[in-house]
Amino acid sequence: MAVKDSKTEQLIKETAQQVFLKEGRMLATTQDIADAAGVNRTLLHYYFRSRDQLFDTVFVEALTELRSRIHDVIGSQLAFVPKIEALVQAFLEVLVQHPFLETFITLQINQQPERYEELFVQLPGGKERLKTFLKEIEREMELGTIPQMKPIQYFINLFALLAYPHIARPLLQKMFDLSDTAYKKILQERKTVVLALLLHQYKTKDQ
Amino acid sequence: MAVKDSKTEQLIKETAQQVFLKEGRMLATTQDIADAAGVNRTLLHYYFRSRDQLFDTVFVEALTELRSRIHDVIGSQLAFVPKIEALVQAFLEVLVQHPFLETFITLQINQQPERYEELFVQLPGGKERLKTFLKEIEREMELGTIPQMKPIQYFINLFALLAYPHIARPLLQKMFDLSDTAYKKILQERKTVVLALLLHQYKTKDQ
DNA sequence: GTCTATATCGGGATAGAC
DNA sequence: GTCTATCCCGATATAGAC
Repeated sequence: MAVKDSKTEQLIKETAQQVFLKEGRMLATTQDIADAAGVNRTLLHYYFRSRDQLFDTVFVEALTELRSRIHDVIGSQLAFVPKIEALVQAFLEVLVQHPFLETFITLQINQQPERYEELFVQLPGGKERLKTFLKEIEREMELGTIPQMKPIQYFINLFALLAYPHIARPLLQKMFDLSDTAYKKILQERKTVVLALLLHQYKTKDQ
Repeated sequence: MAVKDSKTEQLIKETAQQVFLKEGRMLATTQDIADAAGVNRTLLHYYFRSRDQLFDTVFVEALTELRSRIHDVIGSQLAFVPKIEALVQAFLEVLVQHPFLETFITLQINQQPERYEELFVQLPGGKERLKTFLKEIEREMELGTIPQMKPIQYFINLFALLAYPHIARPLLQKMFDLSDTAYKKILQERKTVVLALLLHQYKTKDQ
C-alpha cells in the first residue's frame, strides 16, 4: 500500500470502532461492517487481512488508551485524594468515547485469558505501579482517611463502581426506562457519587 | 419421549450448565458440550432441538432463580438493613452456583434487548416492587441512615459492588495473581465489605 | 485499490438406519 | 433413544479481472 492509512482504511477502522465499541455489536460480521462503511467487504480483508485482526486493531487501540491513562494516573506523584479523583475522571472520559469498551474487556479476557500479559501489563512498571498503589491505599487507611479493609477490596470497589454502570448499561436503561440522554446524565452524576463513597466523604441528612 | 427428563436429557442439561455457567465458555459449540457430556452430538438436537434452545433452557433457569430470589427479598416486609443484608446474601448464594451468570445476563441483554420484558419482568408485580424499593431507599436517606443521593445511584452502587467481582473475575484473578481458592475467599469477604459500604457503617482507624 | 466470482470451513440441523 | 451420513448455511477468506 502506497499511502499508509489510506482514506478507505481509515473509514473501515472508524466504522469498526463505531460498530464494536460505540454500538456494542460484538458479533457484527465483516458484511455488517462493510455495509455500515459503504464499502465492498473484500476491502476489509485487503486492509486488515481478517476479521480478527480488524477487531483486534480497534480493541487494542481503545484498550491501550484506557490502560495508559490509568497507568499514568496511578503512577503519578499526586496525593491520594486527587489521585482517585483523576482516576475517576480519566476512566469516565475514555468510556464516554467507547461506551462498550469495558464489556469487551471482560469478554476478551474471559475468552482468551492467555492474552492477559500482552494486553494488560505491557506498560513498563505496570505490576510495580499496581503494588505501589495498593500500598498507598493501605497507608490511607492507616491515616484514617478511608475505611479499613483489604486494599484489594478497595480496589475492586473502585472499579466496580466505575465500570459496572457501563457494562450493565443496556440492562439498567431498560429496567428504569431511561433514554440515552437520561442515562448519560446518570453516568455524569456518578463522578461525585463514586468519589464521595470512595473517599468516605458522604453526608447523611443529619450531618 | 416416554419419560420426561430422561437420564440423557438431564446429563446434557447439566453439562451445558457446567460449560456455560460454571466455566463461562459462552461460545461453546454443540460438539464441545456433547464431548463434555460424552454423548453423540445428535442427541442435543433430539432433546433440545437447537443449540439456542439448550442455551436458553440453562440460562433462563438460572436467571429465574436469581430473579425470583431478588424479587422475594425486595418485596418482603423486612426492615431496610436486614433487607439489604438478605439481598447481598441471596445474590452471593446464587452466584456461587453460577459464577458466570452475571456475565451472561449483561451479554444477553446486550444482544437481545427485545427480550428484556420476557426475561426480567415476568414476575407479578416486578415493576411495582422495584419502585417501592427505590422509595424505601429514599426514605432511608431521609432518616439519615444512609448517604443522600439519587435512589437509582444507590441501586447501581448496590449491584455494581455485588456483580462486578463476578463479571470481572478472570481479569482480577490474573491481575492479582490469585488462585481460585484465594478469589473465592475474597468473594466471601465482600459480603461484609459491601454491607458496610452500603449501610454506611464503616469504621475508619480513628473511630 | 476495488470489484465479482468462487473456494473453504465450521457448525447447526435433519433423514433414516438400527 | 442412539447412531451415521448428509445436508445446509452463513461467514471468512482468496483469486483474479478490471
